[in-house]
Amino acid sequence: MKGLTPRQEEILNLIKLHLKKNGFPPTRADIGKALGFRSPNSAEQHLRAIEKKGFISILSGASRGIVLKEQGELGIPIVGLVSAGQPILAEENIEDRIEIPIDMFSQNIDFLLKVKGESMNNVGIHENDLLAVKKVSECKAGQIVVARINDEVTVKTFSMNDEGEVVLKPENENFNPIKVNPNEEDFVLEGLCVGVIKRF
Amino acid sequence: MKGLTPRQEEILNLIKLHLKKNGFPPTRADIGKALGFRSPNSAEQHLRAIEKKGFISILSGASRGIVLKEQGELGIPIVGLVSAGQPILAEENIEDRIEIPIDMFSQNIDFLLKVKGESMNNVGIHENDLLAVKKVSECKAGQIVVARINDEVTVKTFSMNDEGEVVLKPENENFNPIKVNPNEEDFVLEGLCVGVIKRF
DNA sequence: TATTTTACTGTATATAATTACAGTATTAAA
DNA sequence: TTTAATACTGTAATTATATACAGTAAAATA
Repeated sequence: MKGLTPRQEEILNLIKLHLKKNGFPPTRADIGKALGFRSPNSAEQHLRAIEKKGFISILSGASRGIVLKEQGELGIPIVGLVSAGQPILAEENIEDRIEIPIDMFSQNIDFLLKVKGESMNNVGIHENDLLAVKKVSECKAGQIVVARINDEVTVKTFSMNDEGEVVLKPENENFNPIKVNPNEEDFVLEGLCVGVIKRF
Repeated sequence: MKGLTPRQEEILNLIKLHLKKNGFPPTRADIGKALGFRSPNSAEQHLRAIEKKGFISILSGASRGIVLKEQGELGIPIVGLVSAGQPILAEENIEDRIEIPIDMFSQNIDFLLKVKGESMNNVGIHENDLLAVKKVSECKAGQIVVARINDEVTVKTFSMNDEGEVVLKPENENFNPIKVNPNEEDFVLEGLCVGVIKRF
């Protein structure tokens, strides 16, 4: 992504300003008028150049179809089924993104995991709930965690036993606790559950 | 500034969503397509009505010239204990406010109610959870509702029996259903539960 | 009951807006 | 030094879009 020329930057700023002032992007003619062009094509060519450099995208056919390509403000990813062998936040696992206010949960969250299965029903976590997860490297007994055992992602209550094994307890009498020896099996702590969102 | 009809609200939400997803407002045709209209004029007329009620302004001649009118960005109120004799959204009941993205739940919510008691444990609603509530005047059997009986606020699953009584079923075997004859007792439907937020 | 509001269909048209094509001139890069 | 990129003018065609006009029908309101 190369840098913009001063003129191109001027035009990009104009687009941002127009967006802020009016709530929608300018037309070629709007840009031309603001900068004194006598031809809408001047603006068109600039837009093409700016798009080529990756700062905007132009939706062909749509009026005012100029989209700013600002990174960052994407929102919190909603992670669906996690493909085997993939990191949890791999693009292919992300179903959607949603903006979450920073003060919504006690801690800043990194992603929302769509719950599969019934193993945590007793604490009010059901299939398709969205689990608000913060990435952590450590956790305490009794906390609900997202973990990966031998490449399978699961949500359980964390603890450790006297033999130094990780014990993952389901909160549902129909399921049995899982014991993992981190030295023998693949165990990754993906994150700590700091909240749940249910949508009816 | 009068209130919008449900349909008009739907259209206003669509505009906000389009704005958020695409970065610019929809055309009449876009709205029509999303809602199944066969005529762009259907959208036009709705927009006029919504403008008349003060929620948007339409810039004539400009494509996609729909501007959202600033509405008090206070956030969604979190309602704690409801004082007897007070409307649920009375200022004294409001513990806090939080910003909720419009697309977070399936419907626009009016307030968040802090849950008291264990009566809905089986559907994953526990003490101190935040219930996302939309004000409604009607509801269907099986829906979880917020109701007020003789000035007491409660959350239960709604239905009606053959005698025309309202039946409010708790989702916990330790509690008994409540039957209310709306003609004899004071029954107010405060809202429909469209989601839950848990904070650990 | 009469009237207004809501919620649409359907057609047509003027205009808003994109975008292709054909140029000119200057500056930066290969 | 040839080429590509920058920065424009000018015209024209096509498509996108707003919007007027003419209706229908049901529900809410006066």
